[in-house]
Amino acid sequence: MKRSELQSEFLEALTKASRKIRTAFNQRVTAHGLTYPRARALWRLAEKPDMAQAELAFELELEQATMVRLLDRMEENGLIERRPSLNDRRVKLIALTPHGEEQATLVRCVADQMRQEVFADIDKDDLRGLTLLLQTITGRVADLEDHHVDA
Amino acid sequence: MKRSELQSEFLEALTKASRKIRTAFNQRVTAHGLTYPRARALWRLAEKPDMAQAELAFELELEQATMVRLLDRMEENGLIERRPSLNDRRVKLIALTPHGEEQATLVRCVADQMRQEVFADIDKDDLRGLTLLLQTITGRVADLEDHHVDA
DNA sequence: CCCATATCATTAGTACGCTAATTATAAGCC
DNA sequence: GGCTTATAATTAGCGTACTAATGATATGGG
Repeated sequence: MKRSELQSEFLEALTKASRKIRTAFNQRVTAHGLTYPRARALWRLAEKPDMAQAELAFELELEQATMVRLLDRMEENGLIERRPSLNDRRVKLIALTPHGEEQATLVRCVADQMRQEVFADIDKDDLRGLTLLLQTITGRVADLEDHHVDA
Repeated sequence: MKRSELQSEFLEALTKASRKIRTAFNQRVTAHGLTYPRARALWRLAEKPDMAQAELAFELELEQATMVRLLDRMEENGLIERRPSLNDRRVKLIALTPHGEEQATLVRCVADQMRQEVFADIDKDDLRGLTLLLQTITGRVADLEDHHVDA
C-alpha cells in the first residue's frame, strides 16, 4: 500500500475511533441525565475542587465562553454551585453539590468499566508505543499551527 | 506504569490528537470561507457526485437532520445545488456547482499538504500498527454498544 | 386497488463549540 | 492617585450535532 493511502487510512481510523468512543460514553451517561461535556467537567472537578471557571476551561481545553453556558446548565441541573472568590471579586469558584459528587462517582465507574472492556486484551507494550506515536503526531500538528500563525 | 494508567493516557492522547487535527484543518480552510464539516462534504461529493442527502449523511456518519442544515448553508454559499431525483420524488440529489468544484479541489490540496507535513517522518510500519489497533478499538466499542442496546 | 409500513427530507427544540464584544475588577506604572 | 493594560465572566451571534415529530412519497401484502 502506498504511503499516502496508509496515512489517509490512519486518519480515518483515528477520527472514527475517537468519535465512537465519545458517542458510546455519551450514550451510557445520558441514561443518567448527563452528557459527555458535563461528565468531563464533573470528573475534573471531583479531582480538583473549587477551580475558577477560566482554570477549568483551560484544563478541559474549552473557551471560557463555552464554559459559561455549560456551567449554566450544570447549575440548573443542581450539579454545581458558583461561589464568589474572596481574593478576587472577578472570579467565581466552582463547587460540586452533593448531587454533583454522586454523579461524578457514577461517571468514574462508567469510564473505568468502559476502559476495561475496550482494552481487555490489548497488549501493554503496543499501547505504550502507540501512545507515543499519537503524542508525536499531536506535537507535529501543534508545530504546524504555530508556523501558520507566524505567516 | 499501571495498566489502567496506560489506558487512560492512550485515551487522552487519542482524543487530543483527533481534536488537534480537526482544529488545524479547520483553521486552514476557514481562511477560504469553509468549515471542517463543509470540507468533508465537498470532499465526498467530489469523489461521488449526485448522491441523495441520506446517502451523503450515511457516508459522513451524520444524521439526516444535520445534513439538511449543512446543505442549506452550502447552498446559500453557492457550493452545491439540490436537484430533484427523476426516479423518486422524495429524493434530492446533491450536485457541486462550479464554485463548489473549485473549493473541493482546494480542500484536497490543503488535506494533502497537511498530511505530508504531519506524517513526514513517521515510520510506515508504526502507522500500520496503530491503524490496526485503532480499528480493533473501534470494533470493540461498536460491540459494546450492541450489547448495551440488547440489554 | 388499498392499506400498513418504511423511507426521504424537513422542522422544532436542545446542547455544544467557536469568535468578538462588554462589563467589572485587578495590577502595574508614572 | 490616576491611567493603561490585562484578566474573569458574561452576552450575542453563528455553525454544527443530536433526537423527536411531520409531511410527502414509495413499496409490499392482501
